[in-house]
Order: sequence, then structure tokens, then C-alpha cells
Amino acid sequence: MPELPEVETVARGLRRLIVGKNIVKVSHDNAKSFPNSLVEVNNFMVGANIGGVRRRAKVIIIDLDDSWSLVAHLKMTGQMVYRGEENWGAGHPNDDFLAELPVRATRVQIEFSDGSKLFFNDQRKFGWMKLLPTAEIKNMPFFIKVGPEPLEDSFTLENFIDRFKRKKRSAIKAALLDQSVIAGVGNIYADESLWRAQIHPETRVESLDSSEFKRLYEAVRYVMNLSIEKGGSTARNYVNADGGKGNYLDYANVFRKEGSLCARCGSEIIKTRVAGRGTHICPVCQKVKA
DNA sequence: CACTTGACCTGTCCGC
DNA sequence: TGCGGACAGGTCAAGT
Repeated sequence: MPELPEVETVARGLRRLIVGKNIVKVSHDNAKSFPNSLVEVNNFMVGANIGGVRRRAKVIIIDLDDSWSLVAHLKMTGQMVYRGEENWGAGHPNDDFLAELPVRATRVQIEFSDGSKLFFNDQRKFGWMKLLPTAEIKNMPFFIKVGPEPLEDSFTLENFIDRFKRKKRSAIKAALLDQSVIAGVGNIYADESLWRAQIHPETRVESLDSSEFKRLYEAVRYVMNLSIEKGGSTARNYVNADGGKGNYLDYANVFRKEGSLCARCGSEIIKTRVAGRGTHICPVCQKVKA
């Protein structure tokens, strides 16, 4: 599920809800979702306070106050949901969802000293959460190879073009999804960005001209910033740290819009397959170039 | 090395 | 209603 805007939304929610809380208990149900031993959990997690919450690419980093961190990737179906006085009870809008917790897909529960809890749910078990020394995060294979953050002010069009030089023969959609090129773009925002830039997803990177690169650079940033503003996309499982859904798909132009009409030219949006992924395009606005 | 495909899991939906 | 197959927001290992 979660791409950059969803992970950013979760991280912001957690920052508001859990920073400063003291961990008193941790339980988890399988080693794939949370591989650390009981000894590590007891020594470095129980008793610690939450120091801060960060995001890098599609990864959430929860820093503890003693040089250890919880690193989490939600992959397709992961959720990080908090339930406490701040967001539950007295008619809060997500009460029904929060009341169900834990659910069958709950893989990890973290209880704080005030009785509130953080739940890591993940239906498909592709996601994971790991406890490790903060200083070691940058040495994880994923962080060694991951590309720059496309929404940073310092990320320029020149940076963007340069990152794609290594992928000249691949389809532009495959390159956008490759986290080593730029961080954070997934299937929803790849399709939305390519529609906005009027580029066919199978276009070879080497055949894009500079005006197409410029349109794509602006589209990627526009679409993901808009999505953050709307709280991300809930296509299926995604919820934010309060258990609420995101509204970006109300503003989507192609993703899961097959059969409806293109907002730009009125042609019918179609669904196809590119880079092994379901892909949505306007066949008139987005012509195959090479 | 660049690039593509299958595997990892569970659940849901769609056609027969 | 049951059953098989395709598909789902991501990444990696193994293949060409």
C-alpha cells in the first residue's frame, strides 16, 4: 500500500501521538514481522521513551531515547495505528475501527505507561518492524541504495534528470518505481504522475526529451504533495495513525479509474499492464513514443 | 552491469 | 454456493 504520501501521513500522526511516551510492554506474534529476540526487546525497548518519528523513502523510523530505533516498512498492507485518550472514545470518528483492535492481522503491540497502545497490523506479512541501533540504520542495504527524496526543496529538475541516466533502456514507469532512482514513488503516484505529464508508461527513459522530463518532475512533486494534503490514498487497507482513511483517490485522474473519462480530453481511461504492475492511462493523452 | 520476472503472504473478487 | 485463478499500494533474489 503505502507510498511516500501515506507513509508521511502516518509518520506525522505518530509524531503527534506517541513522542514522549514510555514503553512498558511489547508483544509480537511472528518473527517475520518483528525479528528481534525477547532479550533485545527487554534490554533496549521496554522502559525507553519515544524520542521522535521520521520518514525516509517509504520507511518509518521511530527513534527511542537511548540510541536505538524502531524501523518499519509497511509494504503492501501494513498499518501503524495508535489508540489512546488522544484519538479514541467520546464519539471520535474512528472509534469503530479503533475498538476492533487488535485484529487478526495485528503483528506487534506496543503498550505505553499511560495505557495507550500502538498496533502494527499487516495482513500479508510483507511488512516488517525492526529494533536496531540508530547508528546502523544508514548501513541497511535498502538505505545504502535508495535515491533522494523528491519533495525536498533542494531536489532540482537537474537532480531528477541525472538520477534517470542509469536507467536509459527501461520503461519510464519501471524507472519511477525503482527506489534507487528516486525514493517514494509507487504504483498509484507513478500512474498519476505519468498521466499529468502526458507520458506513456512504456516510453524508454532514453527517448524522453527535456520538456517531458520537466513535466514529469513537476508532476511527481505536484501529485505527491497534493496527496499528503489529502491524507494519502486509501485504495484498500491503508489507514493513518488515527485509524482514518486518506482522500487522495477522490482527486485521482487515472488510478482505478478505468472506464471513466479522461479529465483532460474526455477519452476513456483504460487499464493495462506495464513493468508487471496494473497500469492506468488515457490512451489519447499518453501516446507510446518508443 | 542493465533489465525483467517470480516469490514472498493473505484476502477478495470475478467467472464458471 | 463452491472452486480456481487473477489480482492487490512493495521489494528482493534470481534469472536472461
